[in-house]
Amino acid sequence: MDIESKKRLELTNCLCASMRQSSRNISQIYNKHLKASGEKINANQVSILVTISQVDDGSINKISNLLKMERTTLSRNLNVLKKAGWVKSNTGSDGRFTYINLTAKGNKVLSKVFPHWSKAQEQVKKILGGELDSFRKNLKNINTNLI
Amino acid sequence: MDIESKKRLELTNCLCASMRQSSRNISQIYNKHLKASGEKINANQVSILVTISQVDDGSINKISNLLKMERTTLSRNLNVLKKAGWVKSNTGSDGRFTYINLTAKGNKVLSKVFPHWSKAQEQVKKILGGELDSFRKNLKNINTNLI
DNA sequence: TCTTAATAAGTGTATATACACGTAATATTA
DNA sequence: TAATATTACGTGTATATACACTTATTAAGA
Repeated sequence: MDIESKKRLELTNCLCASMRQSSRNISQIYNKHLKASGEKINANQVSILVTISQVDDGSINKISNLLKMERTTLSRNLNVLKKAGWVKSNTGSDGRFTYINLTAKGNKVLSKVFPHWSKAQEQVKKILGGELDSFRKNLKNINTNLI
Repeated sequence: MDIESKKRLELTNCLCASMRQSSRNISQIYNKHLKASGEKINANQVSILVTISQVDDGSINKISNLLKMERTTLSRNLNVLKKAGWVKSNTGSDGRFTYINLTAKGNKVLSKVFPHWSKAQEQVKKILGGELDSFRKNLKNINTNLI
């Protein structure tokens, strides 16, 4: 009746579950450090701001491709960033496009939170130790070859 | 005015962002395979059901510790699983505790989706190739030593 | 025993995620 | 040029996540 112990053992080693767990844990670390900045900002938002800062007049599609983030997910994340005043959007000459850019305030907040982000990054690097490069390569591999 | 390119370069290599990206990508892979099972279930739910199946009368605190998932997050995830009929909860003799168990239906769905979960797992294993073990070790390291 | 801890879990609020579907604008083609 | 297809983006809906706060129950101490 119950799921066999063999299957259960396999399921226990689910890579997706481990991945999600690590993602939650690491996110919490970064967010705790970012909180110390005094700004109401999180790691996900920082990564979106950074990507936007690298592109001039990027469309939502373009930014979402760079972030490998579902377009509609990014779209809703952008609403939060716009409300915070860190991002502005303009309609292009082609009325279908929405061009996304950082505001001066968005640039400022990035500079302000950088040292706190950096502490989080160092903390995670420390835990990975000598495995850092290989771990990075594996993540890149997944993010490139999956789907 | 703009955030300096040196900082920007560092921010571009954010381990949290890479982690979240991988987590999203891998989750989508698993969820696509699980969808083929015909059951309305996702990878996160599978991992919760598996954990519950390993413990008898586990409290919410206990299950959340095993999953390293925030208690309130698990609590809300459990509502979905209860609604689906895969999980039942009982109040213990100590009125503060809620004991969580799988239903027969929950066991059945685990067995049913197992082969589809397995395909997803194989797909990710294939991408990691010889790096699988080291990657697993790194995730475990993060999930053990973080926080 | 009555008051006060401590413990377990729920709720409010906000953000993140993604699939299915809809809409508006531009491009293509008959 | 009018009909159709394509493209870019938004919306509806559902789940996931976590912090701050609250509530209910039991345990401990005066």
